[in-house]
Amino acid sequence: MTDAPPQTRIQARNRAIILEAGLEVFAARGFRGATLDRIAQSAGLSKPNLLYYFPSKEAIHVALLEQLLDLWLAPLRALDPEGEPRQEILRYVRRKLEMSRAHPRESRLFANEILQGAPRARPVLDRELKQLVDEKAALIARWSEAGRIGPVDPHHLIFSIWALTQHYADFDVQVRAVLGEADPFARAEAWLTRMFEAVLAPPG
Amino acid sequence: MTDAPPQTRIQARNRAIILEAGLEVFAARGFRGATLDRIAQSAGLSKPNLLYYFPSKEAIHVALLEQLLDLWLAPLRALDPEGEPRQEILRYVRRKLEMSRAHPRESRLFANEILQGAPRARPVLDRELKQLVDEKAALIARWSEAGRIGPVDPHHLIFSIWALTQHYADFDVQVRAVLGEADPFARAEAWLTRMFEAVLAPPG
DNA sequence: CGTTCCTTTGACCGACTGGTCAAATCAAGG
DNA sequence: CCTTGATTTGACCAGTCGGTCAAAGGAACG
Repeated sequence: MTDAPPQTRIQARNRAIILEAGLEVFAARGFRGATLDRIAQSAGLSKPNLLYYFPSKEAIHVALLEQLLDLWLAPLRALDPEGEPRQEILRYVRRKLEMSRAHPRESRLFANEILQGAPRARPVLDRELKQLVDEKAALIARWSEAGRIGPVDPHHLIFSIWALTQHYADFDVQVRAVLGEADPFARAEAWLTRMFEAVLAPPG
Repeated sequence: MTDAPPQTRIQARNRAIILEAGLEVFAARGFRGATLDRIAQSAGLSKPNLLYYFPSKEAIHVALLEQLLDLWLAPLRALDPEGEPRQEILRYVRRKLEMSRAHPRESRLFANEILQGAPRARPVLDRELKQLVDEKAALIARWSEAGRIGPVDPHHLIFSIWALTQHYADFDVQVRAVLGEADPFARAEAWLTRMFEAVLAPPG
């Protein structure tokens, strides 16, 4: 986020490789469960070489978290005040679910961080995230008051979308264990669409 | 689960104390992040004393997981085939949310386990959990086919209830950061009731 | 070929962690 | 008070972890 531009081409490449490896290991084992040796192995670099590009294990984690948030909040940012309310929200749901499908490791990395009490992400939650959510919640509240969607609690509507979509990434093991099915996401999309259509239906 | 009855009164007491301490530490820091020293400290016992009552760190974790599952699945077990469908499901939602409110540490312990790929709970998921969910899903399917509730995907309805209720425990930090509010649970209950009433509304 | 700067690594270190063990303490009955 | 078995602990250990460092490659350029 704060400049420090990668100079060499090889630097940019290796940083990217390390972040990819870090994502893999942090997502699967949590911050404390991840070891530099494992990340190094996954990256195909030596441990001291990791620490040549990042000053510490924590720095890798923080870099991942920062990089993640833009991707993660993009669907919410895309909620368009000019669009048709129900279509906009349903599209947000689908985009967020697609995010869980395409980027489950990012979802689990984030879930891990929040579960541990967000020791490294708290400031971002309190500032950027809260600001963005408040803004979009206000938009949804306007839609609701105008009767263009049913009466909703905007903040909790957003929480619901997060909870439902991320569940399919974070609790993937459990979902698959219960379903015994190859890909839960196909049915998930239909179901979530059905659910939110029901809540968003305008009164009358 | 497999007998091994606590003999002495002091044994029962210390096992309970250790499990309570283990819950506290495991829930806050994950399995790998938790140390025996910390659990011992939280329990007010020495580390070798812990290992007098439990053979290993993993044994404490497994004992917690086993003890947890009964509590955790009780609300779903209570879903009554003889009851009024919508009331039954709404009561399930409320009980599950109350579980998140009253037992957030248990929720986070479980979330941690699933996030890591359920290395210790997988067998239970594949057997007991799947069986229970399939049974209750069949019940819900019957209700749906009889037109007593709207058309729903039973399995994904259950996932939705899990996702939505547990979110308030597992992502508590994030929810509070965004809301800046003291107790999210009051509004959560109203909102979840509203949501599921909408989806469950019978056709016509 | 020599210089310079970027990159890579083998060897190492102190701190921590799960777990062991022998010895000490304690409780209860005789 | 003495014995016996349950309970508790200080001291210790081997393995792992994050991180350091000096020295060794490599590449670009004159």
